[in-house]
Amino acid sequence: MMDKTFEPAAVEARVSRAWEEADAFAAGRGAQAGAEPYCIVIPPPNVTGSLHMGHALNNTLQDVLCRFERMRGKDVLWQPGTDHAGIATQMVVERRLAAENKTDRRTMGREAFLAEVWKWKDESGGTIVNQLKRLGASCDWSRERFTMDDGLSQAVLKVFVGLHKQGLIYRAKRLVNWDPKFQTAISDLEVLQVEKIGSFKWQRGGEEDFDAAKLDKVLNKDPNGHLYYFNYPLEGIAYDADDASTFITVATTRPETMLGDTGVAVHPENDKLGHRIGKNVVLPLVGRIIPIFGDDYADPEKGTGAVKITPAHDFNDFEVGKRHKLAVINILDGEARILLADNEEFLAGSTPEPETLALHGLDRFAARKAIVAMMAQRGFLAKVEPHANTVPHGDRSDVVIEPWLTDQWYVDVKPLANRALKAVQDGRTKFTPESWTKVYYDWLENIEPWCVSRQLWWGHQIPAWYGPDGECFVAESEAAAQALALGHYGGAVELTRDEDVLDTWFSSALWPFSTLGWPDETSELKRYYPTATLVTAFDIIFFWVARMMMMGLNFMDEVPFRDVYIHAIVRDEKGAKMSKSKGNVIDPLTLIDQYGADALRFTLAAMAAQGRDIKLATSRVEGYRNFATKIWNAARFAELNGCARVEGFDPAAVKQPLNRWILSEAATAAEEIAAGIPSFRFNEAAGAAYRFVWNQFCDWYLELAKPVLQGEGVDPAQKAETQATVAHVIDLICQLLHPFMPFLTEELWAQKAGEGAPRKPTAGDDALVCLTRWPDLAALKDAAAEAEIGFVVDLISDIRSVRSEVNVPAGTQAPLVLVNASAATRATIESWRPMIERLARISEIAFEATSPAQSAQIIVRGEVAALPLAGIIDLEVERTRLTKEMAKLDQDIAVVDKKLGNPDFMARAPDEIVEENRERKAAAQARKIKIAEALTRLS
RNA sequence: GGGCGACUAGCUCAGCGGUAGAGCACUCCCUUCACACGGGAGUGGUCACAGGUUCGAUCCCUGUGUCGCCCA
Repeated sequence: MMDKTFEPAAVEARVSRAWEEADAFAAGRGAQAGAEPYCIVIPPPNVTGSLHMGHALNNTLQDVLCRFERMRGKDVLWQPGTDHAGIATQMVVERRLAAENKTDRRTMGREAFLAEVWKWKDESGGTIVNQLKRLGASCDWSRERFTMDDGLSQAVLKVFVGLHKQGLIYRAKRLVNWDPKFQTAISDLEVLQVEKIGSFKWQRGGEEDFDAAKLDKVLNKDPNGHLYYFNYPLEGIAYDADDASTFITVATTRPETMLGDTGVAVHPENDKLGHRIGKNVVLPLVGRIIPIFGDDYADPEKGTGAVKITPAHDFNDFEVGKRHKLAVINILDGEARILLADNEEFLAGSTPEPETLALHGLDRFAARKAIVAMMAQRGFLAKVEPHANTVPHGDRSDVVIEPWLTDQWYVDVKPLANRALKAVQDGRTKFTPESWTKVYYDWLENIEPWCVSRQLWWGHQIPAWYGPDGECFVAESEAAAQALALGHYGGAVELTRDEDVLDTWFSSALWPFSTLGWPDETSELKRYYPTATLVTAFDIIFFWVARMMMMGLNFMDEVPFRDVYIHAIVRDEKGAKMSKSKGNVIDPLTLIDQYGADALRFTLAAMAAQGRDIKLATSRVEGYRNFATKIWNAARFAELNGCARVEGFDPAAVKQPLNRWILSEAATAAEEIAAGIPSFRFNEAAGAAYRFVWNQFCDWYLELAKPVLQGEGVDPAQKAETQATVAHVIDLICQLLHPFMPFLTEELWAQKAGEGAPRKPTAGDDALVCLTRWPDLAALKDAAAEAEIGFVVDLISDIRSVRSEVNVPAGTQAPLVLVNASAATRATIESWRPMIERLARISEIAFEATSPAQSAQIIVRGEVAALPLAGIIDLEVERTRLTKEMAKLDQDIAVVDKKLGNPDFMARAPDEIVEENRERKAAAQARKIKIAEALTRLS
């Protein structure tokens, strides 16, 4: 006997084991001979990660695709793995070292630290993989890869050296986005612009004196969001704060950078300030003499029209400085502290005050406050005002990023981007929804060089070695670099390897071919590349999708995937992005524990409509948990009613309309599901499955079958056919629903394996439903059965409605009279008598020429039925009901008449629409006549 | 500032040129022998607003508003 409810926890564990033991998801399992390959590479989650809702959605959709294509007989490989997440992992391990009171990273040294990282990875790196398994992900786990694996590392070396040979990788000294917390460069993409606006306001000559403590208090909350106006005195003139001819005012959002100012720019056509061009100013606090020059970067409308230029600490200023050959003076160290002592660039040509030199070592934001105070004290501060400005933040560190001058490695992505662009324009790779194509284009069209070096230890160390004079040799190994050096120097020299590692995304960009074995020419690479579909969220189109396209085209000469399906972001039920700080995170594991993996998966699939975010309400998950239970109980009903498979059962040879009907509906559902999944309309596929199982199979088929299954004196042949059909349809449901609810369906498939005759082979491996072949049911469609069952369903529904409306007590058995029924209807009613009686609570059915007095009347598909219920029904209510319907019909007719009476409509509307309206009118009129009769009889 | 998207029942969402749908919630009825994680019946919507195109607009176009995201 089956349990009364479906218990996911126990079932999921058992089913997972069964899959594992059967090696069910090995590449190519279940494929038919000569099968088409179908490969998905998983978006590799961080090895530090744990499953969040985004992963749950992403992997559910991939799993639905993979399970479906596997059942369709394709040669499926779902390639799993994780990436090494340079910064995140290094952080986790450093934290762990601190927690265990071990020596810190720098003390223990690189080699020992990396050993610690690997140790951590072996112990805790598999969390998310196990969580994906709990979700039911049918990856080929035997092929799991990690971006730091030997093979993938080999691929990284080869690509780096290859790009270098192509002239697409180079080392350059430029401003980079520097993360002072992690002390590494990061790429543009890892920088988030955050808008800040302050509240402090002060003006020289105003009512209040400048209050440094007050500003400090504001800046302690947030150091950003103000614009500061500084007077820079002109060289050779005595500074007078009240005499504008003695200075030029510049505005800045980052006062501390003034220590590195090397010029002041004014727009050449600036009427007010143009005459200052060519003069010099004396930089306050520093004493450096710097020029005022003309450059149209200075917007006359913005700020004061004059802008201070700090080439070492601002991307725009860097470019301006290059144009005007300004000195580049770095005044910050790697942790964004003021760097003045022994700073030759800073000290050259300046006469700093002692108080200025004392700023050395101060954090940038402390220095900001100090400098504003010092400027105010010396009468150089003109104004402070709140100012909305966008401040760059590190996406992982969440600290303010500093543009900082360093040597870094860059990939010249422009030529690669052009190919990636073209591949989508040509349709070799297609985005779904299509609107993301534009986002992809925009980014690639405006792409900037990619900074790929990171000042970290955990990652792929850059394969570049330096000779004693700094000459750089890029090679796949030290030996190869030595060979190059030998050629260069004419003798052996000592080489030192570049300390830096590569951006994690560099290795992720190779994922679609590196995981398949590249650079070796493996059979998997040949078979599965290009992969079929990439499933991901929009936020990594730039980070990952575009880069995979570039690398794939460059090294494989072919796109990495044919389809890119971009799915939604999962938000909380109010539409806010889930985040730890907001505390609105819903943990998918919790939902799995509460409702089962199948319920969660079904929810996500059902809500995965294209082009919209998913606002997840747990009530939906609960609803689909109930759905799982419903299926479970339908199967239990089958068991209790002897519905077992029958030897030689042929669904196409089934006789009874009811059985033919449910098979026909199964065919429709199978068709809808099979149409929805490969076109990424997951919600439609899930909806079709849901409606079929619940609203058709459970609500109507099983209910209508009950008299046959449970009644007395039923024709044994009929009963046997129905039992066999029930068993057969439950098997079909297991198959149709399997991509969405793999655990439940696998469990049912197993439980039902022993009931009755063995299953008719499906051309797959039928021991597990996941390896069966997707059913082809097209031949079972039966319009006649649909018409007949449709009439019965409508009749019962209408009787129930009218009973309820005229307040017939639920327990009352009422007689039913068919008025003037056609022979066909009569026959149908006769053959459905027990079902109608049972489901509509009818005591007896009679056929009369006219409607009995004092009855409630319904019209079903043109046939009139009456419930003669004198004394039971409330005649007044019935009269109101009929009158209301009459009014509704009149209204409908009026609407249709208006159309039919419109010559334009008649002339221009398509024939079938005109016909439809005519029919609607005729039907309404026919119905009206019958209702009028009923009303007359009531009065 | 530029771009994208959303706005449909109380809530979460489908739909999309031909008289509006689901799930949840709500109301009423039913512990009928698969299932109360159930069954039955209902209530509920000028499809954000204003113009336009069309025989016909929730759907297409143009504005406006609100919200969200991306880029500068």
